[in-house]
Amino acid sequence: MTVTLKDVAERAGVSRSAVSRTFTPGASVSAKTRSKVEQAAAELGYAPSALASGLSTGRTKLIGLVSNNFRNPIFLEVFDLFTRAIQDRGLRPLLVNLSEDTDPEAAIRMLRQYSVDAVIVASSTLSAAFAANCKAAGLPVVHAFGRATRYPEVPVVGIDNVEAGRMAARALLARGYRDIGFLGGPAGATTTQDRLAGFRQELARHPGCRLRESFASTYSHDAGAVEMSRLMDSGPLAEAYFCGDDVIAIGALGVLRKAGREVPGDVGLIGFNDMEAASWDLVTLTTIRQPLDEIIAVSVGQAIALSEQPETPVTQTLLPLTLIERGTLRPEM
Amino acid sequence: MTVTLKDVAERAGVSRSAVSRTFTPGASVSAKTRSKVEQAAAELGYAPSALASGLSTGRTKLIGLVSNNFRNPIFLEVFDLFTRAIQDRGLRPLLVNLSEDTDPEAAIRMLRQYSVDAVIVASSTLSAAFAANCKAAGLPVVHAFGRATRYPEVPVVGIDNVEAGRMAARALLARGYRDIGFLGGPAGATTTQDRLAGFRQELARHPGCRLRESFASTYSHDAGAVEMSRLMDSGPLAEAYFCGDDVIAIGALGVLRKAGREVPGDVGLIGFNDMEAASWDLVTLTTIRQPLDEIIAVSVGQAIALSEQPETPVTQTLLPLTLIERGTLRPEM
DNA sequence: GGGCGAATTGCAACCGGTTCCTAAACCGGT
DNA sequence: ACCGGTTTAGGAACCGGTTGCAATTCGCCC
Repeated sequence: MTVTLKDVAERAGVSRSAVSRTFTPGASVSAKTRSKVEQAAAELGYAPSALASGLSTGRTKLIGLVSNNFRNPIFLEVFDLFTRAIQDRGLRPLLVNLSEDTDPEAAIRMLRQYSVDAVIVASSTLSAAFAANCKAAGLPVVHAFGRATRYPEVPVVGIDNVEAGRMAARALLARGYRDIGFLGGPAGATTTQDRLAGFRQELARHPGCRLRESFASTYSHDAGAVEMSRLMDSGPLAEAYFCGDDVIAIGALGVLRKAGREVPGDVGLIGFNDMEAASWDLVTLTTIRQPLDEIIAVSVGQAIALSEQPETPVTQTLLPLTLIERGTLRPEM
Repeated sequence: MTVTLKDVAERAGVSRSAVSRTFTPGASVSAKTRSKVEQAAAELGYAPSALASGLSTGRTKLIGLVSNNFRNPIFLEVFDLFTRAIQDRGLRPLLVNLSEDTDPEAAIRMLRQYSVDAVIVASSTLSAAFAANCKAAGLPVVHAFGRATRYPEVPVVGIDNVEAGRMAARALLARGYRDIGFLGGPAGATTTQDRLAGFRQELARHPGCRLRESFASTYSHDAGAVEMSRLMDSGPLAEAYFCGDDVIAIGALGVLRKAGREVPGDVGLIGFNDMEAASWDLVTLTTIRQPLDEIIAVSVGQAIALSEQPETPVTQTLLPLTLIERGTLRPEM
């Protein structure tokens, strides 16, 4: 059923190598053979086997796309952009869902078995060790949405979360908030820690400020709602909260509105990510946008570079954030 | 760098075939050789190449997962469930983003090149021709969220959209609505047409009813918002609307609330899909749930069956819908 | 027409497994 | 120790390409 090199070669009356060469860009074939081969190939509906070619060349044009974040709405956009970017470069994404109950080591073994050209880890909550293990296993890897470190093992493309914390603090201060809450994501997440560090830093420069800290158990709507409920039950609220991400913020917002609190009248809220729902009329969340498209473009570019040139030096790319002003913070004073 | 069969064979002091057999379930190897091989393999960190094995066996354990729906929030859940289901069965998803500007034929060629074991098309808006073309190209295929037809070419797993229309109509009628609107998805989509057909059918059984029909240009928040704005600008609204899906409904809901209309006080709204955001406190959308997990489990099961037994007869599986009552319809009378 | 270097071509080995087939090792029984 | 019937092991061909190398062909000039 499948048409092979040999079939085309016989039909075109040339050798198998000749056929292979006409399909290998930059190989030496005469115009005459090329056209004979191309015609035969077209007649037979020949498409070279990526498996066989991967086997002999060592490059499969497969990119392992690993994430553990299949429930956060922001990842819809992330997957869309990643798959497009990868496809546009002539590669294909082999998707790995690294949810709680799957073994990271097994995933790495699998990626090696399929000899993917490179791995892109797309997650801010996956430990840096995973990417490092990929590298140790000989897989070129880049960590998108990863954490910048002083001595990085693998290339990281993302944002400066400490700066994100500062930016949020500045936004709140500029709008006259002084009794301020940090409603972060999971306390153990590096994103949470970094943003909190930046947030504290900036508030510390304003003596009269009060900072209260609390954490949602996961980056999810319900965790945000639960934590905001808890805060409401345990005394007066702060004037405004910097939330771990948009989906946490939306959870908090829902609880506040349901309890009859006005946002931004009674309480201010600022999120993080600028996911699509943040701009819904029902939501209109003020937030900090991370440049997804750039992060992804750079990640894919680096993954490719690394797969072609394994000795490419490890770099970190931190891209700029933007404050997106909508309706959950009072206007600047 | 990569450890091969040969390396393991030499180290274990056996033939390459012996090694291959210890890694092939159900092959005949003595306990003694097996343990020698396993030890050697462990010492060397050997993992058999999926490429090579795919090349000789013809099965790659790759499943092509094709969709054109990377922006609808419901697909986050869909991708999560699909990737898990596929991985749990020992296969891996090769993701194909079939967005507007990508060539379907190229995608099929690509899937053949990688000799995927089967293709799952996950989309209600992708033409049935795509799946049919896969089949014609010799790829086992199942169409998840596809449309049931009288003489199906490929297996379809999904829901009965005509029944969905009826169900929505019954829900509205039962709550006393008589002046009723259909705010569908794109007019050309089969889902829209089928649901409208069922909707009409059921309303036709209630003589005193008025039905108005309109369509959002895409299954998206903004299209829903735009269409609802248009309706508001062009005269009095119906008492309640059946929306093309949840995201359209949420767009419409946002516009209504912004305009000061009460939902469900002034206007009722019912969506479709039961995506996660439908249950957010800010939204609490009454909707019709399609059983994603079952659709996906069945789809994956069929894809596997088909890949192992290509002559499996073509079946259609339509799974039951559930009305999820939240807060955008007045109570049943 | 002969000679020369460059462009093409085909052969054959190889990528890393799988599997058919035959030969060897093994088993219990006598 | 020998026999007959199973297992098990190894050799070799094959899956469908790629590529180094040597041989051939080509174009061009004298």
